[in-house]
Order: sequence, then C-alpha cells, then structure tokens
Amino acid sequence: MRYWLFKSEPDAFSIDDLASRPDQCEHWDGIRNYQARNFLRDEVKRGDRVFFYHSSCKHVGIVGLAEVVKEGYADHTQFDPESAYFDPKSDPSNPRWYMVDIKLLRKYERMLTLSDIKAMPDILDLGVVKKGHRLSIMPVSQHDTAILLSALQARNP
DNA sequence: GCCAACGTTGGC
DNA sequence: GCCAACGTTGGC
Repeated sequence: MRYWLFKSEPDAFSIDDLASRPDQCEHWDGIRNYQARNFLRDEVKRGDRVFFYHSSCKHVGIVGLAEVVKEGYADHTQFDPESAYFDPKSDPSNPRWYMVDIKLLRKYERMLTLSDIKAMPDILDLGVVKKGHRLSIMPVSQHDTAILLSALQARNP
C-alpha cells in the first residue's frame, strides 16, 4: 500500500465537500497533466492512501486522509463539451485522461500546513516542499509518510 | 526534433 | 496580483 498526495483547491473541491458526499466517496476528475495522469492510470491502486492537500488558498496544507476505492478509469469530463475539462482530441476508444475514486478516512481538524512541513527537518523528498514541483498527484515515500502521519496524529489525538 | 512563445500553477 | 518555474504548442 502506497501513500499519495492529492492537491485540491478548496474553492473547487474541499475536504468538507468530500465529507458531505454519499459514502464520503468522490471521483477525482480534471487531472490534465501527463505525469499525474500516468500515476492515476498505472500506479494508484485500490487500498492506497491519499493525503488530501488544500492548495491555492489561505491555509495551504494537509487536511485529511482518504483511501483509493476505485483504480484508474476514464475521466468522463474529457468527453463532455460542456465541461471545462473537455478535450476534443481525446478518443473515447483510447481515453487520454484518467481518474480514481477516493473515500474519506478522516478529516484533520488541526491541519498540517505547508510551512509546518517545510519546518520538519526529517522530510526527505516530498514534492510539495520542493521548489518548482507543481504536480497535483504525487507519491509520498514511506519515510516521509511516517513523519507526516506522526505529526498529524500528534495534532489530532 | 528543436525551441520560442504562450499558458498554467501555486506560494506568497 | 505577482512572478518563477514549469508544461504545452506549433512553426520550422
């Protein structure tokens, strides 16, 4: 089981939005970056865990934990001309964009902010603290996962 | 396949 | 809203 970090802009989709969904499940659509797509299509597996991260907002950081409940399948918004994510070049018989379904495991009332993470000396290779890393889907190493979980647990006993 | 122009991301 | 650091596009 691997850990991932998924970024979301809370104005578009927040941890509270996920919490209010039926079964607290939702599909993760709208990823339009090839590297992130490759993760969703090939590497994110059922049972993997996801750090839910709020970006482009006042309080940036990890706000929850989720579990992957459905592995990569075609993102339907690419075929919807009404959608902002419509991709006219994507062939339905060979979809270009993928998504997964996630289910909320817990929301952290006390979040772990980006500045908190940056101040943690033992974090090794978390993409979100590396300059210029803009991927919205990224793997988290076992090493960094343990540190993040421990810090989140300490804040949210 | 190169690479300049352009668009996007995302923290600040 | 700024702007650095990317990724994508498209002419050649």
